[in-house]
Amino acid sequence: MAKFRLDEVDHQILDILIDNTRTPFTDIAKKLQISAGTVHVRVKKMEEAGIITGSSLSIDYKKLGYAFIAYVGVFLQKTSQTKFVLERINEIPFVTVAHVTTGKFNIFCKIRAKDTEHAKQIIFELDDIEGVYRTETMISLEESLNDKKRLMHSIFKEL
Amino acid sequence: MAKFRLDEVDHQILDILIDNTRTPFTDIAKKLQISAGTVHVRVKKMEEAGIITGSSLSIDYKKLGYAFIAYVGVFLQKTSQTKFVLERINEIPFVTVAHVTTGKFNIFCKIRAKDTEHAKQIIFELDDIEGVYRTETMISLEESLNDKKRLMHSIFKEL
DNA sequence: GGTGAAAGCACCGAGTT
DNA sequence: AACTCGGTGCTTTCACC
Repeated sequence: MAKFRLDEVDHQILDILIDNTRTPFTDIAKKLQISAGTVHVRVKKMEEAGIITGSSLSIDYKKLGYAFIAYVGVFLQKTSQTKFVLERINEIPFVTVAHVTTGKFNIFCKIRAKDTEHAKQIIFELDDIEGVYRTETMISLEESLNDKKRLMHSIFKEL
Repeated sequence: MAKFRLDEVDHQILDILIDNTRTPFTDIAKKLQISAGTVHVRVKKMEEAGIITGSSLSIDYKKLGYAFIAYVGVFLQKTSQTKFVLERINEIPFVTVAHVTTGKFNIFCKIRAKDTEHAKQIIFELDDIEGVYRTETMISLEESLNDKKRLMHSIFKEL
């Protein structure tokens, strides 16, 4: 892949869109004192370069009755089973993300559930996967997301 | 907060927008055989109800040189220090999310870094926070995100 | 709560500098 | 690479169901 360099204008466009993907390009143009056409071209280039990979809604799952978050560490009988188990894990919709990790666990995943009873079912499902030796669960009592803007600003400072 | 019930139409709107927040409302209207005005009103209501909390770009951090992900478990000297330490942790931009947890760790966070050297710096920063007794790091070798649509479909089936 | 039409804007490509 | 400009299409509102 061709190396793609973002300049200050790109940074500011991302900075605005990361908080609201539907911000009109004309608004961005006004703020940055450039033309809307330029904003359009810049965004398209970042999409083509694969830096912007898409856009997504932020949903409040708590309001939908899914307030329970836990992390589950998975121990495997053999690490050679990693791929197989990972595939099985990804079939469970309530597992939102899974990682192959070094350290204590072989696989490490995050689950989103209605309540403890529901979480129990999900964890039992994980435990039941062939090759899983045992699991260890950490229940989230409080989640605090860091602002995406802060990370971006720090990244931009170094680019 | 007033209880808000989503119907089948709301589900389908979310289903489309969750993968592309810039899908024109006219396209959604055509697909669902309703008017664009209705799509507009539905989305607005879900925003007002706090179910849609915003929209965000998906960025490929790997392409920006930030390919390193790790989870760090934090042990505290006393749990009464949780709030203070959590605040300090959230000041580090490379910590993308932090949880207060039951189980092995007191606090559990995810970091995004350039490389191992950079990660080391971040972990040292975490270790340096007053009240932190020690930390334990799990490095992600492979991340696999589950499709948000799958989770939503499962949630909708039960609502 | 939904529709359809109309007014106001935004998008986005072509042509220019 | 950025600008202007114009055709096309999108959003948003509103009177009416």
